Amino acid sequence: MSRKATIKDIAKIVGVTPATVSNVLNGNNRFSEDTKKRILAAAKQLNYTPNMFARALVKNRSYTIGLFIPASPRAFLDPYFSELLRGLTEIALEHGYVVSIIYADGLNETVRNRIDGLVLTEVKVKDEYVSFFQRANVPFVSLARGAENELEDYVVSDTRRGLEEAIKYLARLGHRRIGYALGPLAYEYVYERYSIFRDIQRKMGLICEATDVGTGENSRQGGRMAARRIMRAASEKPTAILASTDVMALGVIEYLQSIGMSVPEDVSVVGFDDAPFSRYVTPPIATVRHDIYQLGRHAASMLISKLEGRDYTKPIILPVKFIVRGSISSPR
Amino acid sequence: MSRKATIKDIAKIVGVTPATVSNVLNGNNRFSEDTKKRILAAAKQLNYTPNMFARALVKNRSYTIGLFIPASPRAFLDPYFSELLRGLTEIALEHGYVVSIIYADGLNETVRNRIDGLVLTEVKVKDEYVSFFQRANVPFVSLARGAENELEDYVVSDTRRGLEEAIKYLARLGHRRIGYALGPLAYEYVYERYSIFRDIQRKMGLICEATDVGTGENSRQGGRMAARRIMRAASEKPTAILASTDVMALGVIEYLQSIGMSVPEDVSVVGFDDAPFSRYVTPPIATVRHDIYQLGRHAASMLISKLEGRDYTKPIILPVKFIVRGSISSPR
DNA sequence: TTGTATGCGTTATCAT
DNA sequence: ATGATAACGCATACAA
Repeated sequence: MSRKATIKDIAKIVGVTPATVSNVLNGNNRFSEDTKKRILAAAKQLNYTPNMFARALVKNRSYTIGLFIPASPRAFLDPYFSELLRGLTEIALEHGYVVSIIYADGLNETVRNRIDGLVLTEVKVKDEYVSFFQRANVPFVSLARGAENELEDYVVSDTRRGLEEAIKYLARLGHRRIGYALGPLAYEYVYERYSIFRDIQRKMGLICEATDVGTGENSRQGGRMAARRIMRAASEKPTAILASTDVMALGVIEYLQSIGMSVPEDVSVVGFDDAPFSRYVTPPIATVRHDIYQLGRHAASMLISKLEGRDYTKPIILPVKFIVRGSISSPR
Repeated sequence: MSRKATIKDIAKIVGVTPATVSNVLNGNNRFSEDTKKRILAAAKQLNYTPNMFARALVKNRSYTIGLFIPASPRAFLDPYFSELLRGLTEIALEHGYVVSIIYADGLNETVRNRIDGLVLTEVKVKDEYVSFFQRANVPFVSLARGAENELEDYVVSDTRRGLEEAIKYLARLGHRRIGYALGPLAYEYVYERYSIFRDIQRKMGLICEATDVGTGENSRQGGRMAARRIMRAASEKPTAILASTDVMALGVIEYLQSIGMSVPEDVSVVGFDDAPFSRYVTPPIATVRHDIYQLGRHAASMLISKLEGRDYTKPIILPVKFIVRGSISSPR
C-alpha cells in the first residue's frame, strides 16, 4: 500500500498550492467553481483523508471526547455504562469525534492533552474530580447536577417526576407508610433520589419515620441489608419499600421472601432505573424507567456544542416513566 | 492558565537546543550527566508534558487503540463488554495508550487514521470485518480464533477444557443423553462451543441425537425457544441440557419450569460464561467461568507489543473453570 | 481568485 | 557531547 495522499499531492495534480487545497476542502467559498471542482475531484480520486494529527497540532484540538470513569471497578460493571457509551459514541461519530475511555487512574497530563472535553459520570455529591476539572479548565458535561459544585452543563433524568408518579401510585393504592432502601449517599444520584423522596413524602402528608429508612451498598446484598434494617426497626412496618436502584430492590425482595413475607401482598417494592433484569424476576419489579442511551446522546451533543462554541440549551432534563409491575399492590 | 510548556521552553532555560532536550527526554544516554540533570529539572519545574499531536505527526502513531464494536446495539448491552473494556483500558494506560470505541458504522478512513490498531470482538465465523482489516493492513488482535480467517494473533478462553470438565461432571453424575440449546451459529464463539461439545460427546461415547439440539437467539427468550424445541422433539428426552450462554440457560430453566418440570431433578442445566446473575437465580446455574477482564488485559498487551514491534507469545489461551451449582444433579 | 510564508511541537539526520 | 536543520501535514494571515 502506497503512502497516504496529502493536500500536497492534490495540489500537484490540480496545479495549485496546498493552501488553496486546504481552503477549498475546508469549505472556503471564495474560489472559482472550476478549481473547486477539480480539487474535489482530485481529492476523491486520491482517496484523500485529512491527517488528524497535523490538524490537531495546528488547531490544538484532538476531536476526541473522553468518558471519564472514576477508579472503581464497579463503574464498568453497570449496564448503565454500556448504554451510555452507545449514546455517546453515536453522536460523537456524527460530528467527527471519537470517544475515549478515561480511567480515573490515568488522568495525568499526558492523557488530558489528548482529549478536548469530558463526560462525567458517577458523580459524587461533593466531587473532587469535578472541582479539579473546573479549576483546570477542562470543558466537561456532567451526568448529574453536581450538588456542591453548582454546575450548569449537565443532562439528567427527571427524577422528581418519576418519583412523584411512583409515590402517588402507591398512595392511590392505599399505602401511607413507605420505607426506603438507601444506597451510598456520597453518590449524587443516590442523594438526589432520596432527598426528593423525602420531600414528596412530606408534601403528600405521608408517614415519615426515620426507622423506615435502611442503608446498604448499591447491590443485591446491600438491598438485603437495607430491608433487614427496615423490617427489624419498628414494630409498625411500612407497607411498601422504595429502593435507590433496581439492584437494591431485588435484594429487598429477596430478603422479604427469605423471612416468609410475600411481595407484593405483604410489602410492595419499587425500584429505580428499569434495569434489564427487572421485568424478569419474580415478581417483576415496578420501577422508574429512564433512558440512559438518550442521556448519552444529549451529553455528547452538549459537550460538542460547547467545544465548538455553539449555543446549546442547558441543562437538559429527560423524561422518565413509572413502570407498573407485579411487585406492587394494595396493602393488606 | 498560561501556555503549556514545550521543549523549546526547557531548551531556553537550560541553555541548550530543543534537539538536546528531546533526546534527553527520550532516554538517549549520550549526554553529560550535568545537562541531563538540568533538563530533567527544568522539565519538572515547567510541568512539561509532551504534545501528543506533534509526536503523532512526526512518528505517524496515535498511541490509541480501538475497541471495535460491530454495529449491533446488543454488543453494547453485554456485561461482557464492560469487563473487557476495563481490562483493555488498564493495560493501555500502563503503556501510555488510550482506548477509543470504534463503532462499526463509523469505520471510515477518518476514524481509522486515528488509531494504531484494533481489538476485535463479537467475531463471526466468516467475518467480513476481519477480512477487511486484513486486506487494509490494520494491525489487530482478535478475541476469537477467526475460524475462516486463519488468525494467529488472538486471545481466547480455553473452551474445550471447560466443556470437558462440564460434560465429564455430568457423565459422572450418570447423564448419558445431553441436549444443547444453541445460539446463532454465525458467531464464532457459539459455533466453537457447539462443535467442541459435539466432539466431546462423540469421543466420550454419549448419546448423539440431532433432535436433542434446539436453536434460538442468544437471549432468555431464545433459550426458552430452544428448550421447547428440544423437549418437544423426541419421545426420549435428554436428562441434561447445555446452553451456549448463561442467558440462554436461564431461558431453558424458565421453559422447563413453565411446563412443570423441575431443575435439576427432572433435567440438569449447564450454561457458559458465569454471568453475574447466574449465581442468584433459582436454581443457581452451573456454568463454565472465563475471565473477560483478563481477556481484555491480554488482548491489549498483545496488540501493543505488536504495534511496537516487540515479540509476544501467540495465541494466548486463558484457563477456565467449571462451576458446580444447583442446576445440576444426577438424573432421576 | 490564488499564492507565499510561517508556525504548530516534536523527532531524526547529519554536522560539528 | 551537542547543535543546526529539515521534515511531518495542515491551517491561516497576508500579499499579490
